Amino acid sequence: MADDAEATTDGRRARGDRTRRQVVTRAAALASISGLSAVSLNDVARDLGVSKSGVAAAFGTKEELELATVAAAREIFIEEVVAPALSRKRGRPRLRALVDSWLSYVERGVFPGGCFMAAVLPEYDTKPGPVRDALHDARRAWRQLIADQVAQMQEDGQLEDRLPAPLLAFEVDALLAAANLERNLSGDDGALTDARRLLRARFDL
Amino acid sequence: MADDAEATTDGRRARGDRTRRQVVTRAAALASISGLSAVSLNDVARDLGVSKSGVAAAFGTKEELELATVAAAREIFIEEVVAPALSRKRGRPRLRALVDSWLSYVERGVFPGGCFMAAVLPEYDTKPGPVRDALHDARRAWRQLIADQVAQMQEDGQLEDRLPAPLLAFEVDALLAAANLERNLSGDDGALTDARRLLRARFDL
DNA sequence: CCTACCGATCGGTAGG
DNA sequence: CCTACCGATCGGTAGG
Repeated sequence: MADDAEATTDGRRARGDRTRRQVVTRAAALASISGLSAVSLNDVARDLGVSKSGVAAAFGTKEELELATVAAAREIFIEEVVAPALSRKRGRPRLRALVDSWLSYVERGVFPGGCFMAAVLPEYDTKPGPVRDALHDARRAWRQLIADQVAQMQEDGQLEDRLPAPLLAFEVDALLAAANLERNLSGDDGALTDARRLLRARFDL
Repeated sequence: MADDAEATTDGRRARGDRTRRQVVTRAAALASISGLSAVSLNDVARDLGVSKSGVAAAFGTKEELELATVAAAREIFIEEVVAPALSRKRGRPRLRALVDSWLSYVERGVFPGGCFMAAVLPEYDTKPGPVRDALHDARRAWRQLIADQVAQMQEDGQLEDRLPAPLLAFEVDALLAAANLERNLSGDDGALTDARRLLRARFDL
């Protein structure tokens, strides 16, 4: 009860929430470049003009900050990539919109290091714990969303490919992740175009 | 001249080389799990029963250790994945052998964290410097090797797909990298089988 | 939210 | 190759 008590009326709770939001947004941006473990309390504190212990107090432990950062990055991803596509019809229109908004999300630098998940998943894939679990959950939801559209396309007879939808969703995600990596390495958005071309060839997008 | 002087005859040079080799082999194994930046001089020193400053003296700087580790990992990759395939005929047999040995290299745990390159590339893709350059070089050579086989298959009329060979090599590599990630996250080698199935469908492998 | 501090660890170096 | 040390930084805490 104490932890979830009603907000005090003097605004301290509101100010605390605002700080937390600023911290995790900044931490997600830094983590897309440096990785999540490498983002120190000092890094985010300095960027925001607060003290290190202010950040520490707001989250308790480094791991709690990491979990809150993953949650924030996931919300940003949903807002920037998933939400715009949900207005399109299920099946091909929605899959196309998801791919378009994903490529755009990388290209326009929503996160400075490209896709947050692509940057952080390999960092945690062999480190069991709540951070990996949270990343894995986000990945599962993303792939399920793609698989649903592929399955719909197959039902509608819009896709000749009869491979299982989850397998094809694996392929879509693989091409996007590889494009993000290649773009970061080369500094050339042409990698995104390459992925687009492959997706067009494989899925009539 | 001084740095490249002939080896002394008392064996100090030989011992130094052996130490360096042990250090980078161990560092590559650790980096496949924790990432390259997170491997400290102390970590490798403790594992090998030497002192931290012994490791430091053998490499000069942390970055030199990182570069030597990338070079060692690349040699291991060539030995475990590339070399066995070079005995096969160019084109489909060789591409199939490359894919087989790659999947086997991950499955049998040549590196405890799966594919070294897949673990470390995302860590450095937005960090300009010699380490990123070395990783990028290794990636280019790997993709070129794949592209050569694909081009040969197209020349031989063994592949209907007319997309440019470098683009198809991008796809092959993307599927393998995604399989490595999925396997690490899920702890299930089934992800490797999924990639195999997709590669069979796309490239008649 | 702050200052001030804790022990642990980092990469690197001096000196042998 | 070692011991012993350096300044810097890490996550975290005491106390306000």
